[in-house]
Amino acid sequence: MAIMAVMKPSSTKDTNSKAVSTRERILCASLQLFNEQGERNVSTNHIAAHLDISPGNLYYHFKNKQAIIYALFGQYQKRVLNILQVPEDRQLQPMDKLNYLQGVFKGLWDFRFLHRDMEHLLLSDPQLHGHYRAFFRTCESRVREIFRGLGRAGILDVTEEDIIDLALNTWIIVTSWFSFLRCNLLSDESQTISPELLQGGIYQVFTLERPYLTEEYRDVMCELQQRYMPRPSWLANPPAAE
Amino acid sequence: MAIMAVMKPSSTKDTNSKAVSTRERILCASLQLFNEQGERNVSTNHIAAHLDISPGNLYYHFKNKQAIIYALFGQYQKRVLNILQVPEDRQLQPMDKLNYLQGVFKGLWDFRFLHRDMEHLLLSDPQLHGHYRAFFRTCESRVREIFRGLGRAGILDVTEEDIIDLALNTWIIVTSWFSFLRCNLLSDESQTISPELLQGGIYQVFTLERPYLTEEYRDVMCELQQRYMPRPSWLANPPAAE
DNA sequence: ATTATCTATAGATCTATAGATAATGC
DNA sequence: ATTATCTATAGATCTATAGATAATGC
Repeated sequence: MAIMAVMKPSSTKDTNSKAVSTRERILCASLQLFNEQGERNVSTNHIAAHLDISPGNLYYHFKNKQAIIYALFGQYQKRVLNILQVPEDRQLQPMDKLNYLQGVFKGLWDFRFLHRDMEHLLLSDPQLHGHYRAFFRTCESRVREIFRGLGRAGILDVTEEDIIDLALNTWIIVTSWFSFLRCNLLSDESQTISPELLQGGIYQVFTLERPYLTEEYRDVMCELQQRYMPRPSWLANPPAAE
Repeated sequence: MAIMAVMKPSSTKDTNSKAVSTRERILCASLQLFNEQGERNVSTNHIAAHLDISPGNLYYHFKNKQAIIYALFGQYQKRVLNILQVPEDRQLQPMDKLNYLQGVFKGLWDFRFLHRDMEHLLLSDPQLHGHYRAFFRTCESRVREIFRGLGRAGILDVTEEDIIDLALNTWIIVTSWFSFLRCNLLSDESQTISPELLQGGIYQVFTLERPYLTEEYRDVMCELQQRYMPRPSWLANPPAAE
């Protein structure tokens, strides 16, 4: 501990002068504004104004808005890949599945602007698009690895083909859940999406693998799943007539 | 036939003067440009320029861009609801499932700009948002009805709970498939999404219900599904290293 | 000397409207 | 008379840069 205290101050050059560098503040404010209002509705002017700095200053730290987004995506990616790891020293347990999902959904929440405008972001920044594709492939293979682990642990009874399909379906449901909520479930204008509502996504992902649960674990897993069944108010409403 | 020929000219007042009214041309051009470039990248100026009319003229026919989108959504909705109907005079057959999917995916393709920017469109137009939510509920109940029909026909072995979950998962995969393709699968900048690539979505949707197929129909349905397995080039690529 | 920040501004759009003019339908 | 169309333009942004000024680190 003492050693760290001595070493830390000199390890970086920015951390001394101010608690938080302007660059960091820009990233942080951008993330917040993007999440709240959507990337499309937030200009570099807005970000600068929100921070009480000049637009020129912002452009000193970032070449343009894309550069900010690129940096934020890096944070997001790092966080997700950190979560999606299969422990090497033990078998997977039912709770692991839950932890993966909770971690990932938390990440999705904290960077929720990303998937909202993902297509536009990627199509207008080839470099980001390339990174994202690689990120997807890595995630896909990690998720497959997790499903294989659940198979080895005797929780799921799946073939390799099932695993491939399950992994892809999981990816799509997870990354689309937010968009789904915002488009279809906000029952009136005022209602906003809470992290809790988001957890309904966990329930939904569980439904994908339910048919593959082994006899032995079916009850445990279903019980786990039920905890996340929000069936929020929206499901009570009868479908609207055409 | 003779009767129709006599009646048609007087049935509407626009169809006489010109083959296509300016209003129609605006809708058509907007759809095309939105699909090709994304709604976000197409301004009312672009639309007017593309049609060789003045911006003023466009605003004479539509209050603003939202009004154009609103009209286009109406077309899309009508088309989808037209497809999602369970025949009352007979049991569902395996091919029905395929027809539903093909019809819906064709609709998604023809209006592909919609789901690309859906969140923004809905959040900036409360009236459209309300319509869309109602549309979702109707679709959801129709899709459940289809699954029930497949159950009655002995093709699926499902509980009511399974049906609810299957319907929602189907909705999400179907409506997100495009976004998924554009974000993750376009392997280089030049490659563009073809209607064929889209059909891979049909395969993916089939995977959702595979575990619920009855012994009797499993082989037939799996054979059907295989026709749509594109496993396009992208799956051949090994996952990128981190 | 280098790094950080500000002011001011050019240039490019976009949306939406006002007001004039042409075309059409009785 | 009514409907359709055009020209021209106001007003609001936004992005990105140039150039001046302040702060910091040796």
